[in-house]
Amino acid sequence: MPSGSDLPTTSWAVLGMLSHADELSGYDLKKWADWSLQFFYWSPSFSQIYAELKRLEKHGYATSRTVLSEDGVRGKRMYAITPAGREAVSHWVNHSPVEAPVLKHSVMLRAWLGHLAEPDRLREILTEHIDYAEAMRRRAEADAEGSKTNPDWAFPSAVLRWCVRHYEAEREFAKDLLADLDKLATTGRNPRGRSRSRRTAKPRGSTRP
Amino acid sequence: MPSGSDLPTTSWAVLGMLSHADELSGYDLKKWADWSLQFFYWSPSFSQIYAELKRLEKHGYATSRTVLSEDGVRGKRMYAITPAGREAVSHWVNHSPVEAPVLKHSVMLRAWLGHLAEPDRLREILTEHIDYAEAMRRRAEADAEGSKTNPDWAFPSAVLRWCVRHYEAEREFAKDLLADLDKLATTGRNPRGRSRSRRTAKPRGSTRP
DNA sequence: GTGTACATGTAATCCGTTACATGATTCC
DNA sequence: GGAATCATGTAACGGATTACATGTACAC
Repeated sequence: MPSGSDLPTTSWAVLGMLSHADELSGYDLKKWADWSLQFFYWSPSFSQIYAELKRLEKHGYATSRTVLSEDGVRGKRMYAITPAGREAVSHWVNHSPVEAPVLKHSVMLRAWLGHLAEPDRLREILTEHIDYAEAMRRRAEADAEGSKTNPDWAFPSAVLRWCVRHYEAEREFAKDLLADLDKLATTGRNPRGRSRSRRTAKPRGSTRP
Repeated sequence: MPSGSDLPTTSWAVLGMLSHADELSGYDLKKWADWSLQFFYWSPSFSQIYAELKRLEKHGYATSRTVLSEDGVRGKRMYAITPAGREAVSHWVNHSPVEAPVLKHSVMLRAWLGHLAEPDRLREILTEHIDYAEAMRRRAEADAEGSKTNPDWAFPSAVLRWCVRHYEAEREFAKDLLADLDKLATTGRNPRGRSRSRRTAKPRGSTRP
């Protein structure tokens, strides 16, 4: 049947979530992604999760069954990983080329364009980012706390601890950058209008994608 | 004329690069993105850069002229930001909603699925990631060094210092995670086959996208 | 009775990549 | 003579999002 492990990473992430549980609905998966995957990968939208689940089922990596509530009216579809699915995702973990981590940090992009920013606004953006990092750290910490007892969650738990430190560092570095920029504003103080010593950007070698 | 600041972030990143220089070709931009944007945002492909440049020109945010070599044969197209472009990208920096930073860390995803990994392979993946982070740190450091003298590059320089610390931390945390996992392997040692105490994943609240 | 959470999907759209095509120049 | 770099683009594809559509259950 369907062969090759050429699915997008998102599919493996979803299948990986299924490998941690017995049975989950699309809705469950989204909610769970929001408090686990979210910290180090990203949380796909509802619509994509439903689409991924269909694809996984088509590949034979997951099965689903309709569960009815007592009254037998509304149904929901619960998904479970199959042995083939477990094997496939294991194969992906162990044998597929590891993609470079992707970082799209729009806050840093704005700081990089600081010469175009109103100083107060830039400070505000960084302050909000510091709060964001702190909130993320707290959430990760709470989740790490919740999973640390169960030995079945050893790996997620270890990654969660990584996340806690990551967001801690994120906050610290942003604070220091903010301080740096404040120093810049008080020291150099270019009155107005960019100095005309602008040289043409001269990229130096090192083309490592 | 084209109005509104509803362009994808990538467009602003490209226009932002133009705001740092006088004139750049698409090729220049790609090369430069590889050693600057790359560290905190990502480097778009050639084809996208060319497409973005056309779009920016269509919006009146950039102009281009064809530059011929001495022999007058091969031409290349050099792009420059316009006043309207400078204003537009400033407006984006100061007034558009700041998107949450995006992190897609496929190494952590694999670690999170460590129960499916061959321990040696997982260790290898992490080791390679440590080397990757070290290489990125070194590149960022070299670039920070190169830009620290010129006051025109104060903001990019500050961001570059942020990057150096970021990749330093990345390396450190990965090393510690590796140590954690090694401890895990020697301590708990589940002989084979997952323990059947698997509980259904019970997501807890906190839906913060 | 009104809002929030549960629950699942379709359609349109677009962002971005890879693969492909082309050709000059420079270095070894 | 051949590889690497400069230089620009097109076409096909697919990944992912937003907006829309729909309906139940439950708490206040």
